[in-house]
Amino acid sequence: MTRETTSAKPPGRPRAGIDAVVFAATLKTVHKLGYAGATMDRIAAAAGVAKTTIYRRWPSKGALITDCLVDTFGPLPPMPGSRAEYLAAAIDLAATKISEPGVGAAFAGVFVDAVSDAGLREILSTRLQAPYLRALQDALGEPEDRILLFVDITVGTLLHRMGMTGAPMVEADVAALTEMILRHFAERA
Amino acid sequence: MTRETTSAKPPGRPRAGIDAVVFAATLKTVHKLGYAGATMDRIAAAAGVAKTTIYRRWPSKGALITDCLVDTFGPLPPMPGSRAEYLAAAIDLAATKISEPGVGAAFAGVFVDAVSDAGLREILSTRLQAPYLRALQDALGEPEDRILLFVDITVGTLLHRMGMTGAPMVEADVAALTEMILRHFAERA
DNA sequence: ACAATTTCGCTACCAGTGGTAGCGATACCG
DNA sequence: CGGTATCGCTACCACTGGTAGCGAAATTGT
Repeated sequence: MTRETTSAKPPGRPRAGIDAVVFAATLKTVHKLGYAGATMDRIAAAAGVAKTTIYRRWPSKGALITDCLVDTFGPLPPMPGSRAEYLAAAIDLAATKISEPGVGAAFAGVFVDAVSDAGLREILSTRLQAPYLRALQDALGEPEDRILLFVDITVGTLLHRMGMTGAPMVEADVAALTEMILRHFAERA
Repeated sequence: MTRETTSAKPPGRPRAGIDAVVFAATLKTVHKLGYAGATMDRIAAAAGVAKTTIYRRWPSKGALITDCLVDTFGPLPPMPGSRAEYLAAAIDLAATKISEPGVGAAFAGVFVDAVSDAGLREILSTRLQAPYLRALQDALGEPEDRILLFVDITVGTLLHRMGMTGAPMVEADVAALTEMILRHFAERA
């Protein structure tokens, strides 16, 4: 009954469960000091963990931030209802999460690091974007390019506001954005 | 006839006109190596100019990139015509310029540096965003928050696509984006 | 022609930053 | 208790943005 492929417990000291602590420390540090100010040393110190320990789990700062975002956003919850309700809920989810302390700055930071780093872009695309893309495609039954445009508009707008003003978008503007997007994506392509 | 305030020529070696060369070198380097890879040393080398000379004119890398973008975008040309035509032309201008080699990556890079740097955010906001904001406000007669939302949607979407894929948005998607924005901003608030 | 002044290019340098190597200590399994 | 893998720690490396100080060049006024 020893299932080696998945649950064979290897010998040696087991890894401590530090993911949650590190993720929380990451967001807190980014929130306080900004993306550039959130040094790996500082994140490690805030988590009460050695920097080398962090590098044993995540190969780079970008990978850590990406995993932190994946953990924060979580899976797209099942949202029954009309197409419009589904889209509105997705936009609202994005806006809410990006508004949480540190999330917007972390997202924007890793996003732009990715512009210059193909490896990181791969990580970001695979781990963070792809799951949502598939979920949206399954739920809406639209061609991929339309889903991509929807994501670009939603996330891009929210991040741009965050970057320019340093503060998340106010509710009224999110409502206006939602209305505009709904009018365009209400019916299928 | 000596107008001291503006044109009194000071003694000493005059400054060489290197702005154009440096701007071109900046965009070329960013295009080839990405924002993070575009070192000040490399930009200086590409321009055939000493790094210290660059730092005598621009106080920081962010300021250089910002001025480079200001130079690239230039003033918003007068665009007579209907409201819709004006908006469409503005979107098209943004999409065209951001598609130019290096411009999108430079924009995204300085944009995210600004998230963590209040001083740079001030420079970016004052030198790059404010002029366009005023021009759009004058031309459209809309309240500021609606103009800001328009800019967030337009620039944010284009930059997000650039960041995620590494390539500028294709024409068909720009057209879809334009149509969606026009439907929302066609009539005054 | 000559001093004054300012900029130029250059080398050297500094404080951080992401990331790595190697150490003894520690926690777990058999 | 022996084997193994992880932990925290210190030290270290390559590189980056940015600065200081130097002699050389270019311009002005006398």
